[in-house]
Amino acid sequence: MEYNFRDIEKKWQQQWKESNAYSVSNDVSKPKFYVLDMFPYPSGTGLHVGHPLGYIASDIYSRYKRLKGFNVLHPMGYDSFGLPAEQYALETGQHPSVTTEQNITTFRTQLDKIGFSFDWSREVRTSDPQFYKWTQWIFLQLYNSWYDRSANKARPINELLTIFEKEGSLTLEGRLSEAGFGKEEWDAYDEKQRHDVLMNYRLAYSSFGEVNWCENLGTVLANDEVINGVSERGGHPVVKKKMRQWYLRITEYADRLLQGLEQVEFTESLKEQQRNWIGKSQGAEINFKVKASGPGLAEEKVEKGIKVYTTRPDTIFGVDFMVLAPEHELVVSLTTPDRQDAVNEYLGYVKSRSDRERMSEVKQITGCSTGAFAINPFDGREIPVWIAEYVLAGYGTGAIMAVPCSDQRDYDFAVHFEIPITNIIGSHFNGNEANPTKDAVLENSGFLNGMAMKEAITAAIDKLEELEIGRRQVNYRMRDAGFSRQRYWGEPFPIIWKEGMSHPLPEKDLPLELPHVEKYEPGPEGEGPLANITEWANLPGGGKRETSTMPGYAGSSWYFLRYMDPHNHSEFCNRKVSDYWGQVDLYIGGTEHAVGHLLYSRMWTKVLYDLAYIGHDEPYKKLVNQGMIQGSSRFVYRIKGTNQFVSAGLKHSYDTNPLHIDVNMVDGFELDIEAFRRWKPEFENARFILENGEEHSPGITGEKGVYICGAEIEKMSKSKFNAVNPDQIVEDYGADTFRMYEMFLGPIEQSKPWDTKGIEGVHRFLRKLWRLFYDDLKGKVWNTDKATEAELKVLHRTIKKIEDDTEKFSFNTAVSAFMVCVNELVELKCHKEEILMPLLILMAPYAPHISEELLYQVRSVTRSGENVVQGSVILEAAYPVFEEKFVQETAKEYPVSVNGKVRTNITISLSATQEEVEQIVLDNDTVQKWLGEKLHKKIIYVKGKMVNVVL
RNA sequence: GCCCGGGUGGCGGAAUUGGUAGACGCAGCAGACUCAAAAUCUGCCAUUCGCAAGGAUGUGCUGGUUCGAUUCCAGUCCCGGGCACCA
Repeated sequence: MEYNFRDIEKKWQQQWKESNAYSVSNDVSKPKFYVLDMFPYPSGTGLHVGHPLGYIASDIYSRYKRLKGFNVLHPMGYDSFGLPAEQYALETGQHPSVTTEQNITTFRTQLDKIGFSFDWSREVRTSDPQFYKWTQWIFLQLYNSWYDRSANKARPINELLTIFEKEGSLTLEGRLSEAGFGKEEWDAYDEKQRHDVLMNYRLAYSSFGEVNWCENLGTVLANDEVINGVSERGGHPVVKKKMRQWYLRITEYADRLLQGLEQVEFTESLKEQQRNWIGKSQGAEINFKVKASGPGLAEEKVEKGIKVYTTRPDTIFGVDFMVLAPEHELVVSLTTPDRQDAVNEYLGYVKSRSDRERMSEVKQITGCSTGAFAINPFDGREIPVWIAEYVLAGYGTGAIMAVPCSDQRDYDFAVHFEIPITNIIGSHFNGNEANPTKDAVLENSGFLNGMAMKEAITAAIDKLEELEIGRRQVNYRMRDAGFSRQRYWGEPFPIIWKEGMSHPLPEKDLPLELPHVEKYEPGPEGEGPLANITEWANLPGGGKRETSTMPGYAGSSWYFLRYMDPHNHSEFCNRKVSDYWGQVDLYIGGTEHAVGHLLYSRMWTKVLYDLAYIGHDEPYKKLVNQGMIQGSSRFVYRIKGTNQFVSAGLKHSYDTNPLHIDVNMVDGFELDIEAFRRWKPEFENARFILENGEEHSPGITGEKGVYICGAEIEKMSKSKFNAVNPDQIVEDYGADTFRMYEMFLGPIEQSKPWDTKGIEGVHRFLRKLWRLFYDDLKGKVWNTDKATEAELKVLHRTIKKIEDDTEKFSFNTAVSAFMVCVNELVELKCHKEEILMPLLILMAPYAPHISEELLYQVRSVTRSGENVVQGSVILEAAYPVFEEKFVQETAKEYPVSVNGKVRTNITISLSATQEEVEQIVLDNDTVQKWLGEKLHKKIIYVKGKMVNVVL
């Protein structure tokens, strides 16, 4: 009986499906474990072998945890709203819901062949009204909440309303509008004014703001969807545009998002990326008065002064000029009459420049003097005020104090415009470049003279606060997240606009379903396609629906909660259920979501926690980023302007263009010339210069040379023709081989190239395992003989290794350990159930089909009633508990040369603690004793007390 | 420029975290079985000198600590990723 993986895998996949083997109950009596994959966007192109890598790892871990006795939640679903489906609809007129449905079907077919243990009864789709009903509901919770800075948590907006009605905003800590208002003023406000004030506090709020507008895509993009001034998708130019938008007040959570990173197990680099994105900096806000006697300056402008943000208040005596962002509100009023024309010209120039130019021409120094002077609050020095585009309106206060001796940009600016530079750091400043050191001792710095800069920072802030001209201030680089898209294929907002005021839909009207449309063109004035459906958008009572839709990250910000309670019609997720499942214990996915999805979902979790809908405030306990599986691309070299191709070794003698070709036409590096000619009509008559210099033309045969292709490791993708389809691999080698090989390739977190040839090794291993049970000639060969000590040792070493490796996610070394184990059992000619049964159970998470089949075969003779793959067999119960005596190491002896003498270096394994060992006097008797007893356990070597025995 | 990772055979990668570097697999070479092929099995496989026994060198590079360093420390070079007029 041969290892017929096709039949075996088909049989068990069907069996698992029919028996609902992997459906999970919310059985609170068992310990839980939640293993989650980042759910996929169902694209039309289908899977390549890189996609399932993370799913295989999570599946192995889920199955392993099940065998360990946990109730494991391991769901899967689809992030099915998104741009590509809509783009496709624009081109073909196919409704996104139709293409999405088709893509999901293809996707599912491909996934099912790999033998995953997902509980499909819990499947979610973000585009399903029964799902986005709750996305809309959570949006309303955000809309109806504000962030209480004194309690440091979100609270219902009604409580804020009560505060306003009772005492206005004057007592509110960290209130948003500077001035604040009293109870009387609030009472005097009309409905619209109250609406606008409350809007300033809502966690989901609407506001006019500069947004990243992409003309080609006809939509607004989030900051992380814009890379170097062009759109992440398609690379189209992006400009700034003022529009009414929805935002999430994620900035209120900046500090908690930062602190939460300490509690979760993410990789250091991922935490670093999030910290970077949040961009917390500590410094001071300082108010500079404007010189009163400036020509044409009105009195009130002088009073207001210019507020700057700096992280280096210690350098305040080195301020030689001030710079305002061109968009700064004071620019117009500060400019003196004689500078008016120059400033206007400069503002015009800045406006003409796109974001892209501003970013790519960073080194170019531009600016313009306003003619006004500010006054250094400490020494009264008059400082010229400039405007320049290197200062950004959106960060800090939009104005800086420039210290050329310690900041390179300020230095460059000062040199360019010939502004004299004050040196406050003595010899640390060489006059040719700025020195941002914090180690200097201050000079020319008034009351800070002689102080080390590090101490001066605090001293300066204390003084500023004492004199009430500034205060300690923390700043974040992160901005509130744009939450509207002018698009069709997304969640509609449950909001109605009436007389400039927003009104939420009552909960009973949810879901607000996405209306069916025939056309997907953008609506008027940059509005979304929904604005075109006037009968939907305009309501009888005179109101108008919000016509933008929510962004892609809306549904993915909370989907992991819905898996817990997917069929609940009255709540997004029952509190008891979410208390049971709690955090995702293991989350597996790519790094590309480091600052998008992972940050937004953390924020939503914190909001839901604040409002007491769930009991934990970090969604993921541990995150593993799987690496990419790269493709090995192949190239042919076309001689420019011809239809002739030259072999890789000779390409340097010609002027050539490399051309990606399909890896399936290449055996190793050798091109299948006929396949290439059939590939595309234009190559039908292609001619070749082979590696040995021979020419090859259509119709001529008999040459011995071969065409050698060039090769390169790149990202795997259809367009590079280096994608390998998992369906083909599963067809040729089986799902178990595929699963194990993907793991065998290398560490899960690393990127590594795919090599189809290597899969043979893993496949051979599984066949070898099969032959431990079935001999080609003799048939059944397993038996119930008693195992020998040597065989037990092999088994137990493997058990220990596999458990350690699986817990550490070191799946590649685990697969190696299985191979070693089987090789050794073959050598020992061991066909004993006592050894093989535990091995199969141990292997079930990695290769579930073959394990289930062989266990079934053996069990039908010897056992019944257990099901390993479903997890009713607990690992400890299924195999003898790992016993140390079978894996003990003996003392290691090896010769070593010390100072010319040959000695024997002996490392002894001791079963003593570090402290105990250090008490032991290492004399010959002790050593003799140890060697005699062959102590074991962990190898402990005490520095300076090594045992050297002279031979 | 700043911040993270990482440099080990022809290739993917191991090494119990300071103890015989190169497990396991691929590729390669030689052989067995076979009329032949497939499948399977055996041996070799870091570099170098040597017929061999054996020797020398070897974990990017240069030093240091140590009886002993792929592992720890300092410096340096290269590769990958992230951020970037953020005051």
